[in-house]
Amino acid sequence: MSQKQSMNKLQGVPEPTVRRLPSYLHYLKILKEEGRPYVSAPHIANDIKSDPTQVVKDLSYTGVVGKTRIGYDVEELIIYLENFLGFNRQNEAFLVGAGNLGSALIGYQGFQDYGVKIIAAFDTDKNKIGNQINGIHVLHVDKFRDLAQRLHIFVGIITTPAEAAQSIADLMVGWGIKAIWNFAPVHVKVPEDIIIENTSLYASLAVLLNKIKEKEEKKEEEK
Amino acid sequence: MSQKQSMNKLQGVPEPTVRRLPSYLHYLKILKEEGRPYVSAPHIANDIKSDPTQVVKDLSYTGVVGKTRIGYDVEELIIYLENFLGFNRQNEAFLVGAGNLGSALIGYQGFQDYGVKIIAAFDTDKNKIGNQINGIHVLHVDKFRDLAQRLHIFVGIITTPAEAAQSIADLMVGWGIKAIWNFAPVHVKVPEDIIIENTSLYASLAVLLNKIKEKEEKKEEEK
DNA sequence: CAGTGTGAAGTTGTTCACAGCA
DNA sequence: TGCTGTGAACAACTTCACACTG
Repeated sequence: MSQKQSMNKLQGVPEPTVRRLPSYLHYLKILKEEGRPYVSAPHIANDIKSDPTQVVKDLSYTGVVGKTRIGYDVEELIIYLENFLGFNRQNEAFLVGAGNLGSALIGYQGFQDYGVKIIAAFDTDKNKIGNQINGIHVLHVDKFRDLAQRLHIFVGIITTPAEAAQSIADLMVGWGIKAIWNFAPVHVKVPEDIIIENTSLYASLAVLLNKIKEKEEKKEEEK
Repeated sequence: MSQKQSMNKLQGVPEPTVRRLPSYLHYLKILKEEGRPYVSAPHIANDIKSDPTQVVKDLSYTGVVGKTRIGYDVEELIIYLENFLGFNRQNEAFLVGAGNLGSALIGYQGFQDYGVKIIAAFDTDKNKIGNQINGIHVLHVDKFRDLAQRLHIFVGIITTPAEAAQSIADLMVGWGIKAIWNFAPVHVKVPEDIIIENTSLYASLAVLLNKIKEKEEKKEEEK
């Protein structure tokens, strides 16, 4: 058996698992505030509408070890989750597109506590430039180049309209950004070695509408 | 073989497919603007960084039929996609939580064109009440009850802080909302028959950070 | 026993292989 | 030949079954 390097399952945590972990974390923080010392997987599963085994498997990726008959130590589990998710790392990021969505992200319960610190925002709209959002300055995109180089910023967030997304992505790649979180509803093209995560609200919307539709069709059928 | 009712694959379009369809749609709209009459699946796959067969399978769910050697009629395909996704339906929605994220949604390239029309927004913050966002009035949550009943609103959108989400969900369910789009990073509990779609930005963030981490580990390994 | 942890079975989604067509 | 369309092979994820523990 290949000795796993320490507790690292390096190579491949299932993406669905990664997506679920933050909701466990959030839930656990509530338990912690309530002063609950331990929690079991079945209990989590019940509250979060998941499956007990699923929870056990998901949590095992973080390396945490549970106590049989009792469950997991809440505080310990929080630490393992934060550590695993990288929420205690502070990646510094630039955000381009200081509209509502950009402002929402800047203010969203403070991503600072969740591994990403937005250092500055950029836009081309003169009305926005010079403003501050939640203490973050909005600068002209022209200044991006200089600052990205100088500060060695690693993460870029795109919250521009779709039309601008590709050229902003190019700009980011050109000035050293290695990972892009794209909220514009287009698939931007970037070189192989750049990490890109596309988050389109339309995808979620489509799922919602599809659920509505399927339910209507089921009702139709029963009739 | 059970005769499928008309062209409807009622029962189960894979969710990943549903999530991908909007990005095809967006892409096709660009092609349409460029005046392109036809497009093939391999061509779409290339631009959108997907697999040709995947595209063919995904599109087939909409019921569209392609022309061999040529591909799909762009305009026709758009119609099939919009129809399938329900983007031409106009579900009326109430949004609760008129902060940045709520404002972002109200303005987000106009969901009006994408199947959901936000009719009114609600909040408890006196500074926000009475304002308009993109032409949408912000009202006190107390008025929710009356209006939801009167207007028979079907869809509710939650963009409140996590703490408020559950009570708002309860309010929505109590006053006839049948489908909830929840952006608060908690899993709200609703009765069986209520449709709920949770969209947490933290899930996407976790995926991004995890990709960064995996890449670092791979680099470490190579060394 | 009630819970963790894990290998095995089952299910869902993706990719491959190829038939049919113009 | 280059494409659609589909059934079959494969891979990923989830659920089940059960050995193990205090």
